Amino acid sequence: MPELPEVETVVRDLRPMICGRRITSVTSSRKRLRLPWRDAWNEAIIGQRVKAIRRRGKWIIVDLNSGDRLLAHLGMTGQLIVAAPMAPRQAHTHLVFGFGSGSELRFRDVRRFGSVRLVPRTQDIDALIEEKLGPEPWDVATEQWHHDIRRSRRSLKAILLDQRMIAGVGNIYADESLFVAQLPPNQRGEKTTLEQTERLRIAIVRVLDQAIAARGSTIRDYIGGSGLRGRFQMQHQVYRRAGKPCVVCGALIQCTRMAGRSTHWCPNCQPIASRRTNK
DNA sequence: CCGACGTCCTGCTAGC
DNA sequence: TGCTAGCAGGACGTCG
Repeated sequence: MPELPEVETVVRDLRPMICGRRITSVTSSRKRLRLPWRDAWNEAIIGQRVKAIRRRGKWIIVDLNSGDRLLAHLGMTGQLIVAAPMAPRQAHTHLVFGFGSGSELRFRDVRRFGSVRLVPRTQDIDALIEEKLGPEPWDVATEQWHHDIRRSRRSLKAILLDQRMIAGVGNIYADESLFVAQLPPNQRGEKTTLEQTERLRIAIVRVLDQAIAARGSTIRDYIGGSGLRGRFQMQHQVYRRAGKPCVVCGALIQCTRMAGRSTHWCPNCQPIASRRTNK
């Protein structure tokens, strides 16, 4: 669910609210998460202060003073919010980190696709996430990226969803970026020109920057770390706009299934390249 | 090796 | 109006 802009918003929201705070308690619900929270982790983090919080791809890393870190992924419906301990806990709240000072950090996840785990200072966190992730969108080097894309016979849509190709892009921003780049989602990587690759890279960065400025997209569950909704969904040009007129040309936006996901595009603005221009 | 597809889970809603 | 099949923003394992 939450893609890069949503995760970035959560991290920015949480930063001033949890950095420097000491964790005084941990409460985990009995309901089994996909990756169960181990009680042994409680003693490791109680008494520790939050040193920093950062994002890599769609992962959230909370650095503790001890050198241990909490590693979280929000999956499809995960939420990390700071609340007053008095405030009623919503259903599906699986983990609560108390700060003993009138606030607590809550992890809530209806579908339980997300996870929170402790990565001890003795363990290499890069081995856990870096190996699964390509560059941050702002760090993509066009030439290298183009080389990687050309090696793939998959669709551009599938390529953008592959976290090893580029970190942080999910279904919404893949569709929006391909529209801005004026590239058809079903175009094969191997058919992509250097000029198209560069257009795509620029489109992704532009879309993500705008989405972050709008605090991400709230379609259903997503809220930021302060509980606020995103508003980038107001600016979506294709996502969830099937049957509606394209904002550029007026043609009707199409929706089909591609790479296992609903995929939205404008048949006129994102035409299949002719055989001649494909070469 | 690569790419397509099923699966984990709950809740909402489109369509009958 | 009421019910239910299908779908939902992700990641990973398995299969061909």
